[in-house]
Amino acid sequence: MFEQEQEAHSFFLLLDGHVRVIKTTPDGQEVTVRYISPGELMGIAHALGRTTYPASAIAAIDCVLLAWPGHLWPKFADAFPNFGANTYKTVGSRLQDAHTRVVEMSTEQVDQRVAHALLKLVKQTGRKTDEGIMIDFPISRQDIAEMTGTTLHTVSRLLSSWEEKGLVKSRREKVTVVEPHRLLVLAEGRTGKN
Amino acid sequence: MFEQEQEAHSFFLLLDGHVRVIKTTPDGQEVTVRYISPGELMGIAHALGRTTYPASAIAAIDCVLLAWPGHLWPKFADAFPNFGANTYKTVGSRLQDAHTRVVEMSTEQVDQRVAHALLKLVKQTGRKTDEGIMIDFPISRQDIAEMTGTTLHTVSRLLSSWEEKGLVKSRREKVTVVEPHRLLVLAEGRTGKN
DNA sequence: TGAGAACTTTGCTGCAGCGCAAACAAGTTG
DNA sequence: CAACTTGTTTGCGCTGCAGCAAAGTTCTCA
Repeated sequence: MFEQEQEAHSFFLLLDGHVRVIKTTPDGQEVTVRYISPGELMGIAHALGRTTYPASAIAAIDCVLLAWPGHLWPKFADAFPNFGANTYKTVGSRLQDAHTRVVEMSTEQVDQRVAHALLKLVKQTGRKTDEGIMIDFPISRQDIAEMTGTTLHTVSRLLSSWEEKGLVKSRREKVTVVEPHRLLVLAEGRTGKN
Repeated sequence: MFEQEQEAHSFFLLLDGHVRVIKTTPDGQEVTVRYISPGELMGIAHALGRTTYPASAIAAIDCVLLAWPGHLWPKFADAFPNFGANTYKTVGSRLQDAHTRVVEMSTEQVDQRVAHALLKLVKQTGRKTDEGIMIDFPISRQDIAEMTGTTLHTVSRLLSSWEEKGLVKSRREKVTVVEPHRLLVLAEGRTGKN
């Protein structure tokens, strides 16, 4: 969709689908920064006073989106005061999210981080099914690993063990949370011991 | 100075000194989000569309600052267009910083993170001395640990070993970087092995 | 329908770094 | 200057989780 460091030629509004935003380190490792859901703006480098994209965006599933050339940004912000105001609120809440991520990465164990990540995805994109709440796009163990700073192996092990306990159900590139509440307990848990 | 979750009564401009911004987890662990240097705005919850502070601020050393009641925020932004624009640029760059932190926490080892943290502090607040560049306010091992998501013990061990190698010099609550370049190599290093 | 690609599971091994504990500075205060 | 308080160092044991390796599954495409 667009690439890190590339000239920020356009900004987008996602109408349908899901987009993964990733950052790549010099040595090739990828870190998922966030997932974009329908209705969200993306590629808003201009709002941050940048001329290049700070990250890459990849469609997690087929998407429909509107695109405008970057140079329209100031005009938009001018012509529609609410547009500007809302954008800044968006940026603000992304800053919050990022700080939350930093705190999680600093203080939580891998299992808690993965649990939090799943809950976040479920909240953001969950679709109710008769088995529980399903994450509404294909997501691999690798993807989850890149969100939580771990390896696909560890994620696989965690999901297996949670499936045994009836917390989640997963097939290839699909995850369904069966018992959000118990998963939340696990995510918050570990007060000292456990 | 102000506390997390507290009503955002004021916003501030730091004139002199250094401020540590921290987030506290429900179970009492503290994570340092960033350090504020003279000339920077702080407590700008209002710019993010919030009414409470998202974090706590503590003077790392005696400070001089200007404070305005929060309700003046919209007036300021209105009356001085540059003020508003600049603020949003600030927020944007903080978002960048936060994402960088996330990437570092996800992909780097503890020693690299500590090295990066020291370099960042040196760049932001360093003062040249005849021994190297000194971080210009009292900073304990514990503080560094809270910036990097590790323990004071590990930080202590790292600093000791770096001191042996002549990379840094440290006394109680003081750190001087003697060889920034070699430290940078260490921070970036570890391409595969080493 | 069969070969290959992509994703997942699982066992085993090793070690970075945390937790604990105890001794040791270096300031600070009466 | 003696008694504290606060920060630092260092040793040791343990463990969470990464790395490696090798099957096993599911999907896709010719």
